[in-house]
Amino acid sequence: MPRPAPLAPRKAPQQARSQRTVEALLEAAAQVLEARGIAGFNTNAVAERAGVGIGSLYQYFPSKEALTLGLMQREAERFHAEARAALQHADGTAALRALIAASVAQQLRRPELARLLDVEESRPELRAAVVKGAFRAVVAELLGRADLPRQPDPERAVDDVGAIVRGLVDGAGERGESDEPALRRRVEAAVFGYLRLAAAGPESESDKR
Amino acid sequence: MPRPAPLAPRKAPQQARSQRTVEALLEAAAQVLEARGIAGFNTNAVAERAGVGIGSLYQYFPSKEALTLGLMQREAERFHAEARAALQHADGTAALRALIAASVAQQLRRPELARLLDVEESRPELRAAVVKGAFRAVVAELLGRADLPRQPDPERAVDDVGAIVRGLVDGAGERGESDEPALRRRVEAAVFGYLRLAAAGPESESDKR
Amino acid sequence: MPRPAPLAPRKAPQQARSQRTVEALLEAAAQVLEARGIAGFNTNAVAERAGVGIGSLYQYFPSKEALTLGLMQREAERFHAEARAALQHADGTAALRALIAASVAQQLRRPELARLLDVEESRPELRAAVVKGAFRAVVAELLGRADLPRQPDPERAVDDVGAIVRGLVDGAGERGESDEPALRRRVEAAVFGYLRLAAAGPESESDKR
Amino acid sequence: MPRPAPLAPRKAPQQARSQRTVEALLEAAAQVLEARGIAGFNTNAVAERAGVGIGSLYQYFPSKEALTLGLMQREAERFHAEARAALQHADGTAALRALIAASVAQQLRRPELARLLDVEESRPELRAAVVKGAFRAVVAELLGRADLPRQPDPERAVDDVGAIVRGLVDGAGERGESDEPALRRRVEAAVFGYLRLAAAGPESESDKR
DNA sequence: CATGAATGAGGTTTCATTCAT
DNA sequence: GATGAATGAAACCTCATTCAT
Repeated sequence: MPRPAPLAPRKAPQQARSQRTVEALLEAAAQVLEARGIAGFNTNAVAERAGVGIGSLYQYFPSKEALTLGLMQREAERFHAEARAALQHADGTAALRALIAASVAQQLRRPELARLLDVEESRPELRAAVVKGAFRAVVAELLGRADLPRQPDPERAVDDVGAIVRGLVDGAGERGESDEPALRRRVEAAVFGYLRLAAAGPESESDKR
Repeated sequence: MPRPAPLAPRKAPQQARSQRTVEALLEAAAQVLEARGIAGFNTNAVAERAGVGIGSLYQYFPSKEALTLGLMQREAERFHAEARAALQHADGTAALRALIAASVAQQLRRPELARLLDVEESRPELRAAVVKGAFRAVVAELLGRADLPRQPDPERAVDDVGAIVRGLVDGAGERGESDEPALRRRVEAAVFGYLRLAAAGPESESDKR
Repeated sequence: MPRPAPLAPRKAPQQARSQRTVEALLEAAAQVLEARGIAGFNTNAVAERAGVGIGSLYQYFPSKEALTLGLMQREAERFHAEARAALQHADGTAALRALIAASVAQQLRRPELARLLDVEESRPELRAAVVKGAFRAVVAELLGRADLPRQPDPERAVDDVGAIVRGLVDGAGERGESDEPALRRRVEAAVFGYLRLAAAGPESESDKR
Repeated sequence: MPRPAPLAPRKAPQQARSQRTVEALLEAAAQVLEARGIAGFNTNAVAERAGVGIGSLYQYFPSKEALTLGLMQREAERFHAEARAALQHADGTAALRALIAASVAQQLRRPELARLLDVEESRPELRAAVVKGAFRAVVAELLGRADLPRQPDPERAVDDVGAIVRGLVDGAGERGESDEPALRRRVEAAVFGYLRLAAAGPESESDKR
């Protein structure tokens, strides 16, 4: 029953040196996570790989959780720009495909890291703190576009699209896939297929019979 | 770098008394996992909740990992019968829907447990040991049925269908959904939508434009 | 079947404070071994007697084995200087007597400790890691001196001399002997007696008859 | 600070079946000790290898120590007959050579076992209980024979001869030697050499110069 | 008598976190 | 600010021994 660890970054690094330290810590965290897995992910190892003392880590991140969260945010931000760029496409289909492309690309860039962060993200303590906003907001906006099938329950649809994308790309990462176009096509099939059938409503499948 | 923990059950319970102990341990493991999450899942807590000494746990499970694996197998077996039953349906669509129904039901029976086991299952040590066979084999058989869209890459399709189902139902579990029919319909939409579009090939989406 | 425990020291103590900690741990290890024997030699007791937290022990010694090894090396080093000094004597007899004197003195300084370390040293895991070099090299050099009986199988002779010395002084330690000159004389009798007869060859004893 | 474990055999096995069980347990103990070393020597493993329940082990041996002791006695008895036979030789030299031959043979029969038992024998709890009598008594008798050099301190000499023999043969066992005649000759050299020089007194070495 | 399930004290080891330097 | 030595709660696991069946 550990008490909730402090999650907010301890201080905003303002000097250039601090910036670099924080950057080094986050990259070290990513590498340790990739190299040694969730079980091997510990603050001492991160500090060592970052080349700073363990004390310094705790200067910038008040707890291990905060460090994990920081890493998630770093990865999310890298994805953010591309995701928002997807919204530039006027037509929804193209925008959604752009978003999927970005997701897939992000995942295949550092597949283990992305997968492990997804796992971590499912922990209740972190789920609360993580700003899922980015991806969710973009998808929500997209699903309203006129050229995409109107969803009966848009909230659920947003979550479902996220879940489908995450499920597929994580699975691909687990198996070590690296063919980006192929994976993208399959994710598109799942997402567009879902949207089409979910829009048609519960009768659709039985209609077919 | 921990050495691989022993995973095979240490000894088969022979007397009735030990059968009950093993049963109690597995159920306790499930409850501890649900109540305290992965981080709070420890052998002492499991033994205590099972009402047996810690030594008894290690009589039957040579390591914590082995206990986790045992729990996975218990859950998998419960699912197994229903999954195979789905194959009875002559037509593929009905069979696949039955399989989806079973998956959803299984997940919603103990949503947290199912979700956490999925997470654990993604750990490399366990992935190797888990018999994914059941579900995969059933799906593989199903996808060959004549009334379902022929898949260009059946291997991938099997994995993808698994990933889609798991992604959606885990996501639903995370959010605390409990409306089984609704979830079932959405999973069907995703799976059938995927199969249809994936079968059509990469051109389909652009065709639509 | 335990996997080989890590034996190399985990980190070299850099600050003065940690030097003292390592020193304290080794001396505590020696005392615990003497006071409670091999069965009572455990890391908690060592840390407690050293007056440091158990964590500190593991900062410097990655395993219990490594601690034992560290202790062996400390004792070996204390002996090393005297052993090498013995080589200064030009004539082999005098040098060998000096070496024997050093061995006996070392053993009688802390007889229980020396004896228990000899026992530990016979464990296969440690045998591999221990640098027997010191003593063996010195004896090997000595046995080549012109005034000592030429040995037919010098390799064996080196091992045998070591075994004789160790056997006698350990036995004396076990029985609580403390008369150093007496013990020294007996060890000399055994070693020189062995060298003389072994040199003469297998016929010698029957010759006498 | 464990309390002294009961060491006396719990009951004298009188029926044939019990005899066989005890025999099986002792042989199993020997094998486990050889195969897994002192650290791996535990009562459960012994019972399993003997093919009896752990409960049965405790029927015949009230503690682990008692089992170890039993094993020592079994080995000692096997040696006993040969040792006493050595006394038949009228002349001391021949008798002592016979005794040495018996020691070497015993050690080379099961070298690991003999070595490990020597180590165990050095534990204070067991030292007290072990009947060293056999070997000591025989040597004491021998050293009184007229054709062997008269020892100034016969008590010490007896212990020393034992220590020399044990040291040499254990060392040989450790290194995996198996050439029995060669080993026997070297042990003879050490023992006879010791007796001759020890008899001459402390001046002997300096006399030589 | 034999069994083997059950026990739990006690051992080893890790790692998030603090704080004196 | 930065460092890294120190901490200790808490986890994993073993094995000698007991006792109901």
